[in-house]
Amino acid sequence: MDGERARDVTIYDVARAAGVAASTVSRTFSRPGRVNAATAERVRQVADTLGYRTNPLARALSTARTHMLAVLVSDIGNPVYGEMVRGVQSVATQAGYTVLLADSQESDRTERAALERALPSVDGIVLAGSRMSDAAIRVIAKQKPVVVLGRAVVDVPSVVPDNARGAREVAAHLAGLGHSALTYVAGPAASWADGVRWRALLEAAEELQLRLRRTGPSSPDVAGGVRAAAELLAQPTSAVVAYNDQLAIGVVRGLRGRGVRVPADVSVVGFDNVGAAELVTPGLTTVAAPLQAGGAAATRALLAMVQGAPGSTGAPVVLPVRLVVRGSTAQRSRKSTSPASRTTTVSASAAQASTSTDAGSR
Amino acid sequence: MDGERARDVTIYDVARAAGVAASTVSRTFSRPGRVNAATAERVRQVADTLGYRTNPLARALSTARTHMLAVLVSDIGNPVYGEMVRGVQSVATQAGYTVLLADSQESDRTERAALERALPSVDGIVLAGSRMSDAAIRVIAKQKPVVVLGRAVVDVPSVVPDNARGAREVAAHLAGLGHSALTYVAGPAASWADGVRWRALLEAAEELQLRLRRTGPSSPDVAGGVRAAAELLAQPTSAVVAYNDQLAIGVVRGLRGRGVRVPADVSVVGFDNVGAAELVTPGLTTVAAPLQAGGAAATRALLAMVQGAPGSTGAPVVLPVRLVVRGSTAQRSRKSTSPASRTTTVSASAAQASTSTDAGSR
DNA sequence: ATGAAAGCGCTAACAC
DNA sequence: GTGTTAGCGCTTTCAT
Repeated sequence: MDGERARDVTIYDVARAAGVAASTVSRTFSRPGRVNAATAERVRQVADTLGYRTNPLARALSTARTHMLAVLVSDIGNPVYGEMVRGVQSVATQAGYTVLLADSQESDRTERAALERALPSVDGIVLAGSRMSDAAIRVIAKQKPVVVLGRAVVDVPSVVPDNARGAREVAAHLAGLGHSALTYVAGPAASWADGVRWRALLEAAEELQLRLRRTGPSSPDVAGGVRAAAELLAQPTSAVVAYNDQLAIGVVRGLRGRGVRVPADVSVVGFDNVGAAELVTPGLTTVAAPLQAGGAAATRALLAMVQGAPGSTGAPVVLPVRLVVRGSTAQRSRKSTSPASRTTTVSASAAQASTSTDAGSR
Repeated sequence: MDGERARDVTIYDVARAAGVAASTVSRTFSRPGRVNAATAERVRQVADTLGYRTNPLARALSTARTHMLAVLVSDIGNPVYGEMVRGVQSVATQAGYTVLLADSQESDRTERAALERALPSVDGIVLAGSRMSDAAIRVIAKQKPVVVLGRAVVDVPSVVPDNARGAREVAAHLAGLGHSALTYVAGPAASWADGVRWRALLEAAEELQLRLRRTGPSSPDVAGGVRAAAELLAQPTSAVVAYNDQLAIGVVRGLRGRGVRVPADVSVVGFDNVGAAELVTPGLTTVAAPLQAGGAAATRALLAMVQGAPGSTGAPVVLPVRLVVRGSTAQRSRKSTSPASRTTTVSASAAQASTSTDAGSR
C-alpha cells in the first residue's frame, strides 16, 4: 500500500516552512484570534500546500480530550438501534466528535469487553440497550460521562420514550373500540421497558375498567409471537398488546395461521413502529418512539457533560411517543371471541390501508 | 462527574511500585515472553491493584498503529448496512480492533467530511455504500488500506455479492414458472449494483429467450415502488424484477392497490432479503446476499492489508447469493396479463406462506 | 503576538 | 532479561 512509512507532516514541518514557532502553528488551528491575522494566513497557506492534517490522537494525548464518543448497542443489525445510532451520529458529527461503535452482540461478556476497550479512547458513552445491571452502569458513570438511552437508571442521566403514556394511549384506543379485556404479551423478563409497559397498562386498565391478562415472557421476535399466539388461543381475548412490533407481528401470524382473523376477531398492537409495521398485512397499530431523536437527545446531554455540565442526575428525559393506528386494530365484533373454525379460509379484510395517522417512518 | 482531573495511572506509576523500569512494564503487556515470568507476574499484580489501563491513544502515537478501523456507511438506519456493520464489528473486535463508525447520511459532503475526520485515527477503512467516485476511492486507497464492500472498484480490493448469478437465478426461476417477459424496475441511476443486475438480467433473458423491459430509475424505497407500479400498468407484464426489496414491496403494493393480483396476475422479485421481505403479504421472493458475511470478509481482507499483506488488487471477492422463493412469484396464469378491473376487491390469495426455501434471515 | 521548553503515556532502540 | 534514553505530534505554561 504505502511505499515507505510515510511520516506525517507535522506541526514542525509547517512551522519551519512558515518561519514561525510550532506553538504559533498550533495556535493558528486551535485558538485563532490569539495570533496575528497575517501570520495565521501565512501558516494556513503553508499548511495547506504541505498537506498538513492535525493528528487528533496526538492532540488527545496532550489535552486529555479525544473528541470521540462511544455508542454501545446490543445489536446493530436491529433497525431500532440503527435509528438511535443515526441520531447519535448526526449530533456528534455536527459537534466535531467522532463516533466509536461497540456492539455487544447480545452478550454480557462481549459488552464488558467492548466497553473496556472503548473507554480510554472516548470522552463519553451512550449506552443504548445495555445488558449491564444498574449498579454496573453506575460504576462506569463514575469514571466517564455516561447517558443511558431507552432505560432509566437512577443517578445516571437517562433518556427514555414515554412508555407509560404509550401504554395508556393503547389502552384508551382499545377501550374506545369496545374491547373490554386485554392480554399483554410480555417480552424478555429482564427488560426495563417491558416492566414499564406492563405497569402502565395495568394502571390504565384499572382506570378504564378493562380486564388485563399477561402472558409470556417471550423472546421479542416473530417466532416468539407465533408461539405466544398458541397460548393466546387457550384463553381467548379480543385484544392483545405485545411488548414490541416483532412480537406483535408474530402474534398476528400465529393467530391468522390458526384461523383467527385480525382485526375482525382480535386486535393486535405493538411497540416501536419499526419499518415492517406498516408493510405487514394488516398494517400494525403501534406506539412509535422517536428513536433517532432519542439518540440525538442523549448525545446532546452527553456532550454537555463532556464539556463540564453537571450531568442532570434527576428525572430522566422523557421523549413523547405517538400512537400510530393501522389496520391491526378494529371495533370489537359482537361475535364470540372464540377462534373461528380452522377450516375457514383466511378471508381478506386485507384491504386495510392508509387511515393511518402515520408520517415518515423512514 | 469526576471530581478533579483524575490523571491516568501510567506505566511509570506501575514501574515505580513494582520496582522495575517503565520499559519492563510496557513489555509485560505488549511483548510477554520477552520478560521474566516472575517479574511479569509481579508487574501484572501491581498494575492490577493500581488499576492501570494501557492508554491506546498513547500507544498509537508511538507505534503509528491505532488499532481502529473505520466503517463508512451511507445510512446506518438501513438494516442492510446494519447487518454489514455487524459483520465488520465482530471480526474487528475479535482481532482486537475498535470500530469507528462514519455515517454519510446519503450526502457526498458529509461523507467526505466524515472520512477526513476518521482517516488519521484509523489503520484502515471499509467503504460500504459509498457515494464517492471510483477515482476518489482510489485516491484514498493510496493513503490508507481500503476495502470496498458491495461494489467493485478497479485497483481497490472489493467484496461483492454475486449479483450476476442472482439475476440469472431470478430469470431462470421466472422462466420456469412460464413467464416469457420480464420488466426490470431500476434503482438509482448511479448505483453500481443496479448496473450489474440489469446487465446480468439482460444476458440471462437472451439465453432464456425472455423479453426484457426496463423502467425507472426509481428511488429505492417503497414509495418509489408504488410509483413504478403505475408505470407498469401502462405496459403490462407478468413478471417484474425490482432493484431491491423495498422497491419490490412498493411495486406489490402499488399493483394490488390498482386491482392487480400478486402473484396471480403478476410475479414480483426483489433483491437483498431484508427482514420485511418475509413479513409482507405475500412473502417476497428475493435474492439474499450474505450481508454480515460480506462485512466480515471485507474486514478480514482489510486486517490482512493493515498487517502488511499486499492487498489483492485483482478480481473482487465474490460472495454467493441464494434465491429465496416466497409467495410473490407463481406460475404464470393463462389469463391475459392486463390489469384486473379496478372495482374488484383485493381478493385474498393471501393465504401464502411457507413453501419458502427460507432459512435464518435474522 | 510569538518563541522556547516541558510533557501527555507509551514504545523502540540501544546499551548493559 | 532489564534499564536508559529518545522520541511519536501536539498543547501549554512561561518568558519575552
